Amino acid sequence: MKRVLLQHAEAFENGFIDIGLATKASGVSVKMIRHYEEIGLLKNVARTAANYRLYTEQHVHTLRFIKRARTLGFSMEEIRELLSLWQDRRRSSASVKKIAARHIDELQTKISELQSMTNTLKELVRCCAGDSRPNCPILDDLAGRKAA
Amino acid sequence: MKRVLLQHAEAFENGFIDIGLATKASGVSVKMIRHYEEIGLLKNVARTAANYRLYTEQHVHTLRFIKRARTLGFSMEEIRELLSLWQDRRRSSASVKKIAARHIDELQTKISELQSMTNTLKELVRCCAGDSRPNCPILDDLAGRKAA
DNA sequence: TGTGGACCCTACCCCCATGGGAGGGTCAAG
DNA sequence: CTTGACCCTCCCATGGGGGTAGGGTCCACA
Repeated sequence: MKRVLLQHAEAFENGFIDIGLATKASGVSVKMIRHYEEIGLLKNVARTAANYRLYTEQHVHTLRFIKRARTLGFSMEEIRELLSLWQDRRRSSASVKKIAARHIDELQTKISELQSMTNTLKELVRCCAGDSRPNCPILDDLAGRKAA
Repeated sequence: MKRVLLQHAEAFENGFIDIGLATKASGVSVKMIRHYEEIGLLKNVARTAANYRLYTEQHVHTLRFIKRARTLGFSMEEIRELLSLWQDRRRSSASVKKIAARHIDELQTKISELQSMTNTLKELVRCCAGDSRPNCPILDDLAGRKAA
C-alpha cells in the first residue's frame, strides 16, 4: 500500500485531487467512489496527513470506465474483470469479447422474461372491461382461474 | 387479532395446515411465507399452543396469488394493492386495470433500457476482432474513446 | 486571530425480495 | 425415550446505491 502522506496544499501541487473534484471530474458520487475503493476497484488511493483521500488522473479514468460500464448494465464483478483486462497490456481482445457476449446473453434473457410478462399482462388488460364493475380477468388470472 | 390457540393434532382436524404444508400447497418458500405475514400481506395467521403458524385454504389462495403476481413482475407494493382489490367485492375493474397498465409501462421502460444496452454492446462486439491481440473497441468505448 | 461555511472522515441505517444459518423448541414414529 | 423432521426467532448477506449523524479540516475573509 503506497500510502503517501501529504499536506492538503502540497498534494494539490503534486497533481492529486480530493474526492470532491474526483466526483465532478468523473460523474460518480462521493458515496460510490468510496464504495469502489472498498471493494477493491480503486487501488493505491493516497491520503493527506488529515486522512483525506487523494486521487490521480488515472483514478478518474477508472471511475469513468466504471460509470460507462454500469450504464451498459455490467455487474460489479464483470466490471472487475473488464478493469483488470483494461489494465493488462497483454490481454487478448477475445477475452473481452467473451465477457461482453456473455453479458449480452444475460441482457437478452432478462429482456425476454420481461417481454413475456408484458405479453401476458397486455392480453389480460385487453380482456378487462376497465369499468365500474368488479368482474376482472386480471384478478381472475392472479387468483389462478384460467381466463376464457 | 383472532389468535386461535390449538394443539397441533386438533388444528389439523379443524382444517388448518402448518407452514410446511402451506409451502407445498402454494409453492412459496417457508422464508417468504413468514416474510409476507410480517409485511402484512397474510393476515389472521393462527398459532398452535406451541407457537406453530396455522394456515387456512384462504391463506394458500393468497400465497398463490402473490406468487403469480411476482411471476408477472409486480412489486410487493403493487401486490398489496392488488390483494386489497381482490378482497374487495365492491372494486371496479378499472382500478385493477390501471395498476396493470402502469406496470406494463414500467416493464416496457425497463425493456427499452436493456434493449439499448444490448444494441450498443452488439455493435461493440461486432467491431471487436476477438483474437489474441490486445486492441479492443469494447475497452476503448468503456475508457471513453469514441470508436470509429 | 477567530470564525463560518464548505468540505472531508467513519460508521451506521434504509431500500427490495430473498436466501442462509445459528440456536433452540416440538412433534410423532419406532 | 430417542431420533429425525419439523418449527420457532433472530441475525446476516446479497447489489448498487441513498441518507444522516457526529465529528474533524481547510481556507477565505473580517
